[in-house]
Amino acid sequence: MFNHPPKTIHDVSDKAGVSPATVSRVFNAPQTVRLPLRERVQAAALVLGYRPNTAARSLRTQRTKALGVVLPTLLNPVFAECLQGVSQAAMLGGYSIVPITTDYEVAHESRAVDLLLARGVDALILCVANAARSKVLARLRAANATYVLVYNRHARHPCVSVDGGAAVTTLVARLHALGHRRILMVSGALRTSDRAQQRHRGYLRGMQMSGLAPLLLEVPFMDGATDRIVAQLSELEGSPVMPTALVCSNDLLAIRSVRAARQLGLRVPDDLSIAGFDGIALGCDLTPALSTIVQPNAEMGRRSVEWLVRALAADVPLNAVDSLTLDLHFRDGESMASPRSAPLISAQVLSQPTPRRTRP
Amino acid sequence: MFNHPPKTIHDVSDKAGVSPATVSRVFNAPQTVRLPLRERVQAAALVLGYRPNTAARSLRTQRTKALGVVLPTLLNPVFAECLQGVSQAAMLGGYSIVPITTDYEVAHESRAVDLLLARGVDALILCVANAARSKVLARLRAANATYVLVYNRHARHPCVSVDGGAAVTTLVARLHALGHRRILMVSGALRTSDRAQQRHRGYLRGMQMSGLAPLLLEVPFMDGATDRIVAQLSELEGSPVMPTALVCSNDLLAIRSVRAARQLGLRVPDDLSIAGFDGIALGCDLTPALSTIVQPNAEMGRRSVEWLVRALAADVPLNAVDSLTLDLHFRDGESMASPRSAPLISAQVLSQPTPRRTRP
DNA sequence: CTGTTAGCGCATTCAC
DNA sequence: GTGAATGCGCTAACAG
Repeated sequence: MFNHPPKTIHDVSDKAGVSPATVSRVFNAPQTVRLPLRERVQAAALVLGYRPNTAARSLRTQRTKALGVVLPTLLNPVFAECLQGVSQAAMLGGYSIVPITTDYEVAHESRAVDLLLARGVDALILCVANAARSKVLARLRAANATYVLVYNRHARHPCVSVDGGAAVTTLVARLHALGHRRILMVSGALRTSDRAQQRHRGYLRGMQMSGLAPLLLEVPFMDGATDRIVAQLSELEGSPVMPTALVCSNDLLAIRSVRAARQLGLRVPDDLSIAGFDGIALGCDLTPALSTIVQPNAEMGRRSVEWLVRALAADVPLNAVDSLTLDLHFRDGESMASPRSAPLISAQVLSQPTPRRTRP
Repeated sequence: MFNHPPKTIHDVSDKAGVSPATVSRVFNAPQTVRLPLRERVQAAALVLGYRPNTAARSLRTQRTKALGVVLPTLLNPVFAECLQGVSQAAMLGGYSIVPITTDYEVAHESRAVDLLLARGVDALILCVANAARSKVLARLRAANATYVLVYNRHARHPCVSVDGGAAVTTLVARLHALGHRRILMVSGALRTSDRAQQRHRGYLRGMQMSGLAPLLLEVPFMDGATDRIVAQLSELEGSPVMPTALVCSNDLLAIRSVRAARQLGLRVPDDLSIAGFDGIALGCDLTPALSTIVQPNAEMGRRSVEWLVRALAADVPLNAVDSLTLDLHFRDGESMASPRSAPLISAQVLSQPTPRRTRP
């Protein structure tokens, strides 16, 4: 119980009366050592409390059995859930993980990758602000590092992602079918994230397909978004473009939008429907429960790891054409419904009656 | 831009026309190398894109510059926030982190510690189920590993924590002052977490000091807690022990309690006050905004790292008597208020009128 | 199947 | 202030 000085492979080989090489084999390729010997070695190792030294092993094999993970933040449950998936799969695959967050700052992405590469991780999993114009990806590619993108989508990079644009298009259609005609999109800064852009494009497509006029509200995400939404909505209120439904680019914004609506005395979903994107677990516990597009966050993390581990084992590079697109699904909560005075017959764009307003 | 074969210290020394030792000095003790030489070396290193090999360095120095982090889960924002603090401070201190989650399973704690120790981390930060009866702590102590506990409190271990018990006692007093007399505590399984136990003890103390009768509702946390709360409350409803206030052991439970109340047609806080514990950021965005006891989650992480880094640098062990107790504060939200028919004069225990019940 | 040998890349004595 | 030599602990060739 007091193994102050860490034991080496030599201590074990001495105690077991074998060569260091044999001890190494017992740990790395047990079946190449005959049973009696193997057991003697294992016993000796156990008694001494021997643990192979990772640094020495890494130096020798040029592999660290570690994966670097670059994510924007853990404060957004989306990425926390993803990391959980990564963590779990990594453990199963015999890898440990070294996560770094970037706080959505492109400059931090470079530093993160530098650090991780310096750390000698065997591969990287990363979510960058914009896959198309990311310079770190170019660098990784040049250094022919093994990596996979999560959430980001790009034809020339290996990705594990979802088709958020298509899902939002479908969502708009669903809202349209419910009777909504004035549907506003609430998004974080579009330039900050290519996912936000994709979702916005999906929204535009959906609105166009339904013959509706799009309207975008861009707010500072992860900050005082609620106030901005309140301000904007109260400005629109009473006007002919006051929306009956909000499509939010992510669940955190949806939650804040619900709060904003309440502050304006609007009932959700009676006066205003609100839909989210992400499917964070907490959404189910809210009142109203969030209606949202659910991403398989943990699974994306898991699949990324599995892909990397497989490639690492086979010693082949990841190929962008093998990129995965996972399924999204809509979770029907309580924050979305037909507008209070839903038209039973197809209505003209922007011709809906303004919803009654109730102030506390 | 194409550094396929990683450069070694030799490549740099050759190119700079110096010895490998000098290159090493430039990276580890720059001031011991004269300026002209130093710059030549730095230039050579830059051109070659040289990065010191971590494994080799670790093997030589017996330090990995990595910290292991053991937390129950990242799905609870409390720990995600904490890890964010750890991550940030670690980076500033030149350390990387290797997190492992245990899903609140004691058996996983051992495995996590084993893995981390095998990985050769320089120190550990961990939150265990129960510090008093944890066997991994005994093991760490025996192996004289460097470690610090977060959230857990124990006189014989170095801890960075808060006095949750005292805070809950104060909270109960506050509720009492608001006029509440029937205050129920909602907790996850007490045996699962020593923090839950401390908070419960704080609740009991508070109730006793106010001369009130305690009542505990233990539900399966991280699971279908809402249903259990609904069932229990609906059973109590109309009875003379139906609470006017809920003290929840954590914010996630508080959120679910709000949902449960709503499902029963109870208004929060009018019919039922609900208080949380943790102060997760999301609490502010909810409606009603959560009234809760705020823990400095990120700061706890940060301080843990700073302590470890300092000790590691000085090569002295952490001392339990230097344990930190950080301040907690109450955040007044919208989920807590005086009971609908608050007694203006001090009332007898359990003599409150049953709150009217409104079903939708 | 098992032992012997060599070196992964670096930091650190010790000479100079 | 700088260079030459040594070994951290391990695994991978190669012998036997």
